[in-house]
Amino acid sequence: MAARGRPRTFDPDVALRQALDVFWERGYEGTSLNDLAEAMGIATASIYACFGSKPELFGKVMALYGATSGEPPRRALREQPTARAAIHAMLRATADEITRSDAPHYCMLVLAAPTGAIENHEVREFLAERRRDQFATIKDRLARGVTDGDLATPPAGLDALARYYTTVVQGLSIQARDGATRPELETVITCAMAAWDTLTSAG
Amino acid sequence: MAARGRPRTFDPDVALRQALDVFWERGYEGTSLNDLAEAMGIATASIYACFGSKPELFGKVMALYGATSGEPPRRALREQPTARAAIHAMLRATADEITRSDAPHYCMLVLAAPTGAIENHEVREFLAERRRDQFATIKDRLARGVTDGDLATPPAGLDALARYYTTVVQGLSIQARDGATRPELETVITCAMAAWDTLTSAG
DNA sequence: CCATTTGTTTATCGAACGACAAACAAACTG
DNA sequence: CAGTTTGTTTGTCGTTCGATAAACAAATGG
Repeated sequence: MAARGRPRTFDPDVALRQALDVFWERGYEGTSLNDLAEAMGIATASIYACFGSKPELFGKVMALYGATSGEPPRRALREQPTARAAIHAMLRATADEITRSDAPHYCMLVLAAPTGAIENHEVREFLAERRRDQFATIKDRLARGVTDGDLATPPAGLDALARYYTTVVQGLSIQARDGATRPELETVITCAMAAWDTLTSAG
Repeated sequence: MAARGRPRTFDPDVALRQALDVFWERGYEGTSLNDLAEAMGIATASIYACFGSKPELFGKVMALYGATSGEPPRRALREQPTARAAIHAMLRATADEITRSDAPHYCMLVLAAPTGAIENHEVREFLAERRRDQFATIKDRLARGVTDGDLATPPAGLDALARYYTTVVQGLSIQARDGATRPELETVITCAMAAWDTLTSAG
């Protein structure tokens, strides 16, 4: 039951991964179709045939990114038994991901396109929406802690606590981008977690 | 003692300010010389004559940015009587600046060029170096607190504390960029300051 | 084998990019 | 005034941008 016409000479999964690496290193606007074609080992026309336009390709790349690099922090939130352990493990998993020696030292979701030309507004908003999802996921995990009984409703509000740890997690990307090492990020995480007890006990 | 040749028809200070507004909104790579010429009301050749190449112009723009938008947070660090008050006031001054209704909702130093094409590597490193200066300034202020006697040497280390608050201040830009309001940033700051007492008392 | 279907290569499109040279304009000095 | 100096405008340089059309290649079904 092979396909009808001429079969592909490249593996779309492999090519997408190669496109991811380029977008990750250079950001959305900093990556040209020539850059992509070279890294993927195919012509730009084949990119259009298989993945669509540049923003469409980027959307598929981000889906792959979320499913791979995004998974460890998400799993930490999901699998840790308490809200506190979940937040702590999420921060550490993020620090691990953004200091890997085989990838750029930052989160692509945060730094691939925070600003840029007017014509790429949609791409920026696409990423912004995913970052707001990130905040919502953290907030949901805190709410689960309240339900589970391991977290008293914080005086500052769940929203405040969630936004605070979202801010830290996103700030870590700037730090790593600028050369902070994994141990240095660990000290930041330790400081950020020092606020936990104060924030989650009645004031 | 007027200048010798034909006098300028535009005010370089005004033009630089207009260039700043464009770079701020669209980032370094997202801004073309056509965009700049239009906003500055002069031809691209006049830009080259008065300000040099695109990266040179951007350097002058960032100097202006540092002297204007960068000043309130720096002044907060300088003028507040204690290290704690200084950090708190710096965070608030930053939040004020990045939620002004007459400017983009983020710090240009953080988001104008975190990633991009290989040929603009120097511009990115220029900004990264200034962000490392930001960290150093915060650390120096904490050290002054120790000297002044209002801050005991923190168990986690001055470096850790300084990097932590730098991470928060930089993370705030992502939050504001994605739509967080001034009151929402205030809740983040409150959470971040909640760590202070724990971090600065003997553990 | 032939017609069809699909993928790849090659060439190219119009527009925009950063950068500048040459021509023109307006002030000065003597 | 003439001559010099400096600023601005106009035009254009070679390159690259994202995006396709047309030509060529390799598999299928009948």
